[in-house]
Amino acid sequence: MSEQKQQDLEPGFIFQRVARQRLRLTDKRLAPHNLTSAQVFLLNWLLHRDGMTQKELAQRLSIGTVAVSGMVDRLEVAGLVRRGQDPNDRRAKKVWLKDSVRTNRELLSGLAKEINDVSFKGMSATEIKTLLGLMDKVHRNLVEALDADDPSKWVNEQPIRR
Amino acid sequence: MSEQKQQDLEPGFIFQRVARQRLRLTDKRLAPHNLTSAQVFLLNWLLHRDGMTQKELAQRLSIGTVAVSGMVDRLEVAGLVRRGQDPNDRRAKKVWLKDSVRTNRELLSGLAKEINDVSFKGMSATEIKTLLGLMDKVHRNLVEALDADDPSKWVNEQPIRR
DNA sequence: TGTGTATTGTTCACAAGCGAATTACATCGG
DNA sequence: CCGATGTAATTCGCTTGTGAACAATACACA
Repeated sequence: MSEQKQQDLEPGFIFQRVARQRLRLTDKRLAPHNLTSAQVFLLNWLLHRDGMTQKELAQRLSIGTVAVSGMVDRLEVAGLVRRGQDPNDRRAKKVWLKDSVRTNRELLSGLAKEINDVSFKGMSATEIKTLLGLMDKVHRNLVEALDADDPSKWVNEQPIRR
Repeated sequence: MSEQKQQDLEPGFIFQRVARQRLRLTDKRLAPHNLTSAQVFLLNWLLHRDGMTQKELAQRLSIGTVAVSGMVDRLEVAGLVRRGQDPNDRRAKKVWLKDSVRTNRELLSGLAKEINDVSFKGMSATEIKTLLGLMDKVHRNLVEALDADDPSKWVNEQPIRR
């Protein structure tokens, strides 16, 4: 029933579309576990290296510390994680996994693999490698553009909305 | 200062990263205009075809009708858009651009182009075409997987969180 | 015609992002 | 040691997205 032309008005919009679709599929798989995609991303990083500070987590997840703060709040309430003081820096807080998560390690990392398998279905290993390489290039381009923020260059028109 | 290894724990996470980075850059460019990325996506579609129903907009934007509802609310308050009845279907509402948007057509469509130029910097036309083609394949894979939702297949473990 | 089903838009409650402002602490220079 | 400056986390208020539940309308068919 979903045979629609969807002629691309804006080619770059495909990046948003794919990211959103992946989130939808992941969240659907996670619904029975009462978890969200973002939470699993965070937990997977902790499974890789436990006891990171929230700042470190934010860097790994490419989000701000504000978002991490709220997520750790909810994960703590859910009993999946606990906060601990950083002995070297009393401002910082380290985040530690609780056992309930570690015993389900395979479930969590397996889900990431499953979503990737679905995403890359019908693509050769070479194609996947090419895709990931090009995506990384795009990512580096965008990071560079954001770092070199030169407002005087791109505000060359009058604001459209007062 | 941003020389970090960021070794990829999960290759597919690059999709989220790129999408978010694009949003950040777009929002930064839009801040002086008091607009957001999502609003410009919607307005660009209306510039392409004015007077779509909210359902049609939702399909074009690959989001739910709920999200469109809220966005049109805010755009209406901002005076950028107006709602009108669909003469053929009294349930549906059509969304029409106001003149303030049409007179800034180039600004809006130009921004999309600028973000793409930044994203694809240093890449050949062939590479860009390859990337977009592979992204489209991934997108179709994910849409197919979501359409064919078979919960009995993927709930093969006990819920991790009660 | 009437009844059951499907669709459009809305509201609600929620998660997840963001920027700006704040608090508490660290660090660096004199 | 002190004061200025920088940084980690939090709170606030906002936008955007989701699913569930609902009202109004459309439609299909006995």
